[in-house]
Amino acid sequence: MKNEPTKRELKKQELKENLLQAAKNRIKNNGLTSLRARDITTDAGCALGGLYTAYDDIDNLVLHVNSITLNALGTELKAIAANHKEPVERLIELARGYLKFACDNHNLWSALFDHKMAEGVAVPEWHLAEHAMLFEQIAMPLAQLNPELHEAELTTLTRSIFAAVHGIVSISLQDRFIAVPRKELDTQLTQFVEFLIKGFEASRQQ
Amino acid sequence: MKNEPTKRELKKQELKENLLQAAKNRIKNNGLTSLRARDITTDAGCALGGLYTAYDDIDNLVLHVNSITLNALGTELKAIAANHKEPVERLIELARGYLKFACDNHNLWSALFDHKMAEGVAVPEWHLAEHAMLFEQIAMPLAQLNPELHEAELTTLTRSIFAAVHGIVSISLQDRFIAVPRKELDTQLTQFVEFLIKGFEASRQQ
DNA sequence: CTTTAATTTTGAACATTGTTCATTTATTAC
DNA sequence: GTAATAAATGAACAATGTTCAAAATTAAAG
Repeated sequence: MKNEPTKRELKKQELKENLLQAAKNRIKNNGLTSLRARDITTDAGCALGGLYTAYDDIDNLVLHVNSITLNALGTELKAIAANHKEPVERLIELARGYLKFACDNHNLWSALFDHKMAEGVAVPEWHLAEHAMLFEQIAMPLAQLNPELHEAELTTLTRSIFAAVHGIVSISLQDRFIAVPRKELDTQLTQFVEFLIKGFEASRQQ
Repeated sequence: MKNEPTKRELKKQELKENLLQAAKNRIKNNGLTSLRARDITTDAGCALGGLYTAYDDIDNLVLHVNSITLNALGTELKAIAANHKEPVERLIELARGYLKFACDNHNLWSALFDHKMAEGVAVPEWHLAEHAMLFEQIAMPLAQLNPELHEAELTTLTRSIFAAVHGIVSISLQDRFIAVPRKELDTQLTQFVEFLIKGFEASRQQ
């Protein structure tokens, strides 16, 4: 016996959704740093205070936008995994897919890592769990590539590879360093992952 | 015929230095995000407006703090290079040195990459140039390892290796992901760089 | 359908910031 | 010693996230 959603509950849900989409679009178009409570509520068609009846604060709202982004990224990576069964090829394509996603969704992707919780506040469990998806996609082909890897080794190797690929994509998209043309970057990243896997295999069979 | 520095110039220099040290200590102890103009000027012993007679704005002051940090990092890396002549060993020790610096100077090091210029304002030339030092330290042993590398290949490989090592250090020190004990991280990073070099050599001599 | 109670929405007010600028103070030049 | 110049001051301003008493809306009761 589930209760019918009341008119109040429907409106509340609608408000949350409007705010979420407004925040997402603002971040997408103008980046996280210029996100303003007043802009969001204007776009969402509610009063300034409305934001605080739907979400704890702006940080919390950004967390929900990041959740959407992370799930979109997950969907793309899973599709790539499904299309490339051979482990080495899959690892390379996952890296390329990560680069593509970061380029195509620059501001949303940056918000994923630029956003900092307030002093002393931890990232909530449910959002940490969403990050795990990234690692799973990498761990699967790695385990296939070397079934004798211990759980602990697999975990650390997975994180290292993710971090390395993320680092390359991240540095290349920052204006602190000289920008590299997208096409060239793609080639370099592919080559880099190939090196990495070769090095990994070489040190295994010795 | 150089002019004696006047009393005015001396005081101005002293003020700049006091503000710089105050900002540096604040960042070191509390991180970039809680840096406040009022705190800095109180610590430096001047009025709020004084900050704006010495520096354009807070961004500019942070840039100068980052410059100090970058030079401190440079000094450590150069010392490491001087103590390890063998190229593979040197690359590994540089990576370990980078990790050590990031751990020992967490907040100052984070500020190096967390700090964003205002919308549309570019990072000044003089500060971009300081970043080049990081790359030089990596490029030298790489060139020694393979003298036939073309300039362009050397540049891209250098940046990839820096970015990868930076990524691993960076991800490991974020609270978004599960923290890894320092000692373990050191081992993993070493192993990772070894893989990378092995992979690089393997694909060269084929 | 009215009336009352509960809930949500509102936006003015507040607190905290970075930055500016007229005024005051200190330094230099004559 | 006095006038000109430069620097330091801190009150005032603008931009921002957040709160909360009042108004508006929705649900429940009669």
